[in-house]
Amino acid sequence: MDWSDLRIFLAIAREGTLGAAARKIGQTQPTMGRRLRALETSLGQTLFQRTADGLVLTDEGAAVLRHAERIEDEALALERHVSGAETQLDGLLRLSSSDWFGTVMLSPVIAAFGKRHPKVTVELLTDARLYSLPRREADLVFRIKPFSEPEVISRKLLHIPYALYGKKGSKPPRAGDGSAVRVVTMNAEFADMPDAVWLKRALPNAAIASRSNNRQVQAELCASGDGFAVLPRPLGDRDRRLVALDIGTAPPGRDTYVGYHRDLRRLARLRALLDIVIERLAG
Amino acid sequence: MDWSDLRIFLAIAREGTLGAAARKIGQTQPTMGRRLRALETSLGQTLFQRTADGLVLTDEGAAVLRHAERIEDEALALERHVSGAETQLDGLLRLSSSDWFGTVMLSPVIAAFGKRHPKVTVELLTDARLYSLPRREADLVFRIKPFSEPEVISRKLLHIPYALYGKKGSKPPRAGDGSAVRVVTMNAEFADMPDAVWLKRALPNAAIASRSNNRQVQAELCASGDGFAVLPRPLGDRDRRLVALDIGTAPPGRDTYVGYHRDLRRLARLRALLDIVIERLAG
DNA sequence: CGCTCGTCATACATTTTTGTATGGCGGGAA
DNA sequence: TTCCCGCCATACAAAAATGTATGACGAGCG
Repeated sequence: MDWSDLRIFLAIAREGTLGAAARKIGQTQPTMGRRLRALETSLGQTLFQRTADGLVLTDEGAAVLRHAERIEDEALALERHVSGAETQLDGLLRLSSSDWFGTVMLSPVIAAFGKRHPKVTVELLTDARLYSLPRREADLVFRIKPFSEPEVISRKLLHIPYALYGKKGSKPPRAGDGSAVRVVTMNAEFADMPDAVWLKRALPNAAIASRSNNRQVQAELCASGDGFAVLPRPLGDRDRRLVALDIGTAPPGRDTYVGYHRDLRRLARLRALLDIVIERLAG
Repeated sequence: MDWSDLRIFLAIAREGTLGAAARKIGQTQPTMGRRLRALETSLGQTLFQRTADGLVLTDEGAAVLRHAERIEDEALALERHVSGAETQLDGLLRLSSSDWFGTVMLSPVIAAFGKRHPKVTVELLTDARLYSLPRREADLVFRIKPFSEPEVISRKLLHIPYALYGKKGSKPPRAGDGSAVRVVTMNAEFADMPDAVWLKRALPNAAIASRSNNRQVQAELCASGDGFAVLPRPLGDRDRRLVALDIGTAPPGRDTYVGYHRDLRRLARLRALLDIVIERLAG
């Protein structure tokens, strides 16, 4: 049984003639007759008696009509649900970003998004691993490494400036030396990051007081007097215990990219979040 | 939205790949992909994410799945109901026949049919008018006049013998005379019926005691001594108050035909009744 | 009775859908 | 690293579905 034939059956049952049903559906009278015949053959029953007054339902036809009407109700409910998804968003979005970016940059954005779309749950994952968009481990990924995968749609979101920070009240160290200076820097795995490289160059004699892969830890240690640290300005500037220091040369900034899998480009909630992200961070 | 696309969507959701769904349905992988795309375009939503592991439902896809499953349930219920119609018959059948034929010949058949198919209601109409099969005034018509309409499927059911009857104990009248004889015969409109013509020829001088279009009335009058009557043997022979008389010549019998509209040839309950009719009457 | 109109059925032309064949990609095993 | 297999996407050929045009039939009206 071809489910689509049921729709034509419904039109014929309601309109009473093949021609009227055809006009209603936007097809033609012979097609109505052929598909009704196909349905009758498939079900092994005569659904209408052909009379001079048009087609009159047999008892079997009347029973099929009741089922077909319920199918139609369900199909209409499906369509309403789908079209409703454009206005009343719900579901889950998984985001992935670095720790400080998630905390400092994304949290306010997520809060604003939640006020606008309370039924959408946002899950933000900030551990260091790269979440796989093709495997659907994340829906939206924020990172400094540009996306090169062909199935990922991405864009540069914003440029993050970095600065050297010290505990409030501290004096800038002498650029090019670093003797008797302690610093807090990236862990060994990320020792080649541009800001870590810049720090080693600017204060070659500095002692490494501590290392961390977590920018917020670095900021905390710096604020506690453990040593100077290069931090993203949005992170450093929000902490009253820290002060940005000018040693005559500034560390390089970093760009941040956002990407999502192209199969999700029509996912309404994803697009809605992205709009807010761009509005708040890229603007 | 093409309802039949939902069926393909269901197969893909359950099987997880286009190829497996195609094998399940008996179509091909490209067709699966195309029709899924058509459905997604129609609904304006992405229903699956294409991953290396096959197709994974999006949240929208999961919602559509729930609706599609309910549609499938209803479609299966429809099919069960229709196929059940082959074993558990119900509904209404309208029969049309002459009065005596309905009473004497059809009543026992209808009773037997009712024992076998208690959910079918049989309506037997025995007035004199010809019920129209094309207008669905009757589903099954029994009559002596053969059917000539092209849309009617008919067959000769049986040959009914007639006989001259008198009140029990009466003597046969002299053939060819009829003086001082009273007869009960057909009404004027049916005066040209073969048995009425025969009676007038066999007893040309007989006085017409009464006329009726109803064979049972004729039998009753005859049994009451009103006069001799030509009656179908099945009717006359069952009445103990009547006796068949032999006057050296016998009245002509009549054939009875049964017909139904060809659109109803697949109506299970009609075929079931017809089977019993043929078994009981034509055998 | 003849004519008109509306109905469904049917034959042929056109369009759409489906199948076949092929290629690209990713993952797993040797 | 290479090879094999399974997966989906795409182009072209074949099959199926649909539209156009026409005819037969029945009902209603003048």
